[in-house]
Amino acid sequence: MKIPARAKRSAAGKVTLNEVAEKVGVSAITISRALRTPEKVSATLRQRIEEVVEELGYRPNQAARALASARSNTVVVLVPSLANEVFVDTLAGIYDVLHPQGYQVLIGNTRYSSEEEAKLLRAYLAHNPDGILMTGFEHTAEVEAQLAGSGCPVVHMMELDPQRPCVGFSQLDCGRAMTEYLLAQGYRRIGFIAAQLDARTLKRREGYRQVLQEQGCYRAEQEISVADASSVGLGARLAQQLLQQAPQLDALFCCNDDLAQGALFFCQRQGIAVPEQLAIAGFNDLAASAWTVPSITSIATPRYEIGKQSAQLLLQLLVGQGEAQRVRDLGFELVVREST
Amino acid sequence: MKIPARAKRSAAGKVTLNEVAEKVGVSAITISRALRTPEKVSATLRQRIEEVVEELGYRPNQAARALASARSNTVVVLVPSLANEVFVDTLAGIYDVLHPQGYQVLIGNTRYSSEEEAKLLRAYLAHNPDGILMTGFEHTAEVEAQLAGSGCPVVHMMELDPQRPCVGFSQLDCGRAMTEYLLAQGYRRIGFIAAQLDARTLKRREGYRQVLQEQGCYRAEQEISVADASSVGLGARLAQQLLQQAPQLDALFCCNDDLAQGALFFCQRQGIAVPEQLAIAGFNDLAASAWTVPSITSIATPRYEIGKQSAQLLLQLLVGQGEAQRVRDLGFELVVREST
DNA sequence: TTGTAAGCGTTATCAC
DNA sequence: GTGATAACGCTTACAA
Repeated sequence: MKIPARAKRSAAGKVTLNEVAEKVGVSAITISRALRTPEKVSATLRQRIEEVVEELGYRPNQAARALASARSNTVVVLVPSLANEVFVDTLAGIYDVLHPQGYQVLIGNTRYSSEEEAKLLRAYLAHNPDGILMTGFEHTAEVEAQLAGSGCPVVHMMELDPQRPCVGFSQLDCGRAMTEYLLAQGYRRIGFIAAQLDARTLKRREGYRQVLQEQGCYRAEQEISVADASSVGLGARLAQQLLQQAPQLDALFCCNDDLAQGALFFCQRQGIAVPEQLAIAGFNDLAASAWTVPSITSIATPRYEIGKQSAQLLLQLLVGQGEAQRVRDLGFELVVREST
Repeated sequence: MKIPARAKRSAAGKVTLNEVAEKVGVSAITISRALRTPEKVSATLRQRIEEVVEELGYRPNQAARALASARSNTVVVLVPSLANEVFVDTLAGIYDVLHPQGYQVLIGNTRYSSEEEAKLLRAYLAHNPDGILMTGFEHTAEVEAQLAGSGCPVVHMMELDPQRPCVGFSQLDCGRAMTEYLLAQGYRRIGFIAAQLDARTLKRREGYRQVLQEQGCYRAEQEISVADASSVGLGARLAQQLLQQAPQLDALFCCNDDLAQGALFFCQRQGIAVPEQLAIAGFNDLAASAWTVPSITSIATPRYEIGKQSAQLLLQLLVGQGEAQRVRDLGFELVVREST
């Protein structure tokens, strides 16, 4: 006589589909259906099942589900930092789209490191994600190979490339736009400070350089770039350093708002009037920039929307909607405030 | 004649253990062993296996692994916000401990909502996490029940409770300490502004009230609490509002540094001298507070260390180290700066 | 509408 | 040190 081994409860007291099925008096697959496609189960049975599920406190086992269906309902998102408002906002947009659709979001924080990125991707790929959201386009060959071999759609965020699915804006144009605006305001000796030096920062710097070179105002000593993490404190230090090596500056374009805030605080401390003696402009329009005194001119970037649309684009690629617009330029907005 | 179905490759071109086994000419379990417990496999075989694994690009399937072993190597972390430096730092500490140990970290952002917390926990529990890290102790009955029923260890972060595993500090004492410090500086009409109103904020407020009441200086109109999300802008607005209803204030204790920064910016704009006319103190010692002009007195909280030690404590509970110190008070530090 | 059978890729258990 | 076998809990494909 064979005893049905399945009737026993597993270790952690977890309730299984079979236990629910047994109690209801139907087969496991029917319970499975009632949970995933309720419309395919008769109303009475469905109600009975719901009761028992509730009563037993049944929770589907994701691992089993993923293994059986070869779908994990998981999307991997790799961002370079969580300490940066920009990516936190982007993540919020991603969540707001993917969670309602039943997707888990696996966040990977690469800390601006290619190695870390490769390591994280390797680890996360073991979870067979349904899709991947990457920040930018600059990745190691290994990462590119992993992405290609993953067999799942990838959407790149923050930048634009006609060849690949992406949602972002032109970082180069941002750098150009702010520099052109400063020139239009009459500033001529426009300095630049940059940190992090990720691909996007470099593109903004390129925009700055292009415009100044076109106007014949570019001077290498009016610019400082360091690889350190961007921060308010660093902004203060870089402003000090740059003003020492180029005291004649009349404006300062900072590659990120936290640098701009730091530069502003440095000026306050030194008694340098902003914008009268030195105009200050930032980038990203972080929340605090609207409240400093003076408030800081910046470029507002649509990061929440980038998160949202990246996720939406990914969903479309997932269901194979070939018509989906695969490259989405969300633009940016120059926000003029008191500091310029 | 039976054809071994296993020899075929699965959909996404994923390499399986069996394929590696076939190529090496051993059984699957041996490959599995070579990967997880190399010392239990002969050196020569192990080397051969490593080669083939590399050659085929084999990656273990986490879902199968979790299903077979009933261990997911996953830890769930629930934090109320990612927009708050505090929790980002905490997460960094958690990662730094858990990643090297091979654990995945599933981040849940509850957005300060009990409902959201319950929903996230429900979803994440389906992944059979090995452990859970929660923020604070105030959870709905449903969440408590889920935690209890999860069968896995739970560590609470940020606060202290002798009854449960936790790593944090006394929020009440923080509120007391700052208020006592302000009194010691000679301030008597000490206002308080609070946002968010989560359990920890309320405890700090309680500390503020206790001390002022003990000194007979407590005045209800010197305090404003709103449930809105904490932000620099809100700090400016609340400072304005409070100064209107209590113009005689000589000091202002803000329940969070972003509020304090906002209050400071408001004063700058209004020409209120800080600290001469109004002293300002914050909480959490966010990075920017050291750089504003004047710099802001605050309380530095050991959030990175809390993340680290919470993760470490969880690991100890996981291996059943009964001797682990289950309640860890990491304290806090008053950081005196120019604003007081 | 419901059920049967087979298998997803791995690991636990117990032999050899 | 290595292997055969049976799970793990669920879903797919096909039947009834």
